[in-house]
Amino acid sequence: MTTATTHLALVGPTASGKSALALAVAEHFDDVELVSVDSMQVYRELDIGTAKPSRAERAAVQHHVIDLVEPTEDWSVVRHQAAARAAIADIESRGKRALLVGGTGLYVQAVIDDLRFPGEDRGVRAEIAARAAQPGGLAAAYDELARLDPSAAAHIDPNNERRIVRALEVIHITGKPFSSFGAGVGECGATMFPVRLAGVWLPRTVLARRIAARIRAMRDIGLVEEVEALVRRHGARVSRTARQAIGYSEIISVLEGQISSVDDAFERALRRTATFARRQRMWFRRDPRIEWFGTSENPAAILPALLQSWSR
RNA sequence: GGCCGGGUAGCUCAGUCGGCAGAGCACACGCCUGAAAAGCGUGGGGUCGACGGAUCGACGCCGUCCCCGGCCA
Repeated sequence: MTTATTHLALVGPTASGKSALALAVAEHFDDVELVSVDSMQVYRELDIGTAKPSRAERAAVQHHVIDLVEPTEDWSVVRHQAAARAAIADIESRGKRALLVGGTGLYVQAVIDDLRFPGEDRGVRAEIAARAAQPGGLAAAYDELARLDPSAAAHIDPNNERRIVRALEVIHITGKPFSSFGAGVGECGATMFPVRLAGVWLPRTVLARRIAARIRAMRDIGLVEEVEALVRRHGARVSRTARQAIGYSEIISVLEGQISSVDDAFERALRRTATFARRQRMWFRRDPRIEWFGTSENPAAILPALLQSWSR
C-alpha cells in the first residue's frame, strides 16, 4: 500500500442497506472490489443470518474476506485486520480500489488505523480470569490494574471483567503497561493509507422497520433449517465466536432447550439486533472522518451522491 | 354461585416485623485495542386495581367493590 490509490469504506448499522449500495457502487465503477469488514460473514455455512451476499452478487463483483473459515474456528479482530489488509494490498497491486463494507466498528478501525494488538496468551488469560471470578476477585484484579497501569484503569470500568482481565493479560505477557500500546480507538487521526469513509444514515424508525423486515425474511427463507444443519454437522464444536452470531445464538438455544419456542428466539434476535444497531451508531458517530449520507426513504436514494463523491 | 391464588415500572416479577417503592428485561444516553453480532456504565420512568377505615405513619392491616387465573358446584 505504497501508491496513492485512495480506497473507500462504507459503514453504518446493520440493515441500513450498505451491502446493496456497495454492490451498486462496484458495478458502476469498473475498478472497485469489495472487502467485507464483518465479523460473521467470514464463516462458511453462516449465510442467511449474516445476510451474506448471494452467489450471483459475488459472481458479479469480486468480494473479499467472506467464507474464510469453518464455523468451528475462532475469529478475532487481529485475524480480520490481517486478512483485510492482505486483500487490500492484492486489490491495489492489480491497480484497483478497495471498497471496505462493514458494520463491525472495531474491525474497520483495526484495518484502516494503526492499531497494534499486543498479542495474547490464552493460558495466562484463563488464569487471570479464574482469579477474577473468585468472590472479591474482580475488585482485587481492578486494584492490581490500578497499581500496574493507572492510566488503563482510568479508562476501564471496575465492573468490566473482560477488559480488566485482558489488560492484566497484556501486562503480564509483555511486561509493559496496557495503555502503552496506543492512544485507543477514540483517536481517529490519520489513516494507514488513503481512504474515504462514508456512512449510511437512516432515521431510527425507518431502520427499526428494516430490521424487523429483515429478521422476518431470514426466518422465511430458512434460517432455522440452516442452524439445524450447522448444529447437526458440528454440534458443540461450533466456535465461541461463531455461535454468538445474532439469530444463530438464539436458535441454538432452542435446539438445546434453553429457549422454549422458535417464536421466542426470533423475538430475542430482533431485540438484540436493535441494540446492536444502537451500539454501531454510537461507535461510528464519534468518528469525524466519516462523511454521512442520509435519507428518510430507501437507502438506494443516496447512491447518486455516493457515486458523485467517489468518482475520480 | 362457593373456595383458593393473584392485581406493584412498557413486560416478567421481588418487596422480611407497618417506617423514604425495588430487580431483570425493554427504552434513552454513553464507553470501547485479541470474544466487538462481545463486554460494560449512567439515566428516565409508579394513582402499588378502586373506594372507605383503624394507625403518628399503609404496597403491606380491616371492610366493600372491580378485574384476572384455577378448583368445586
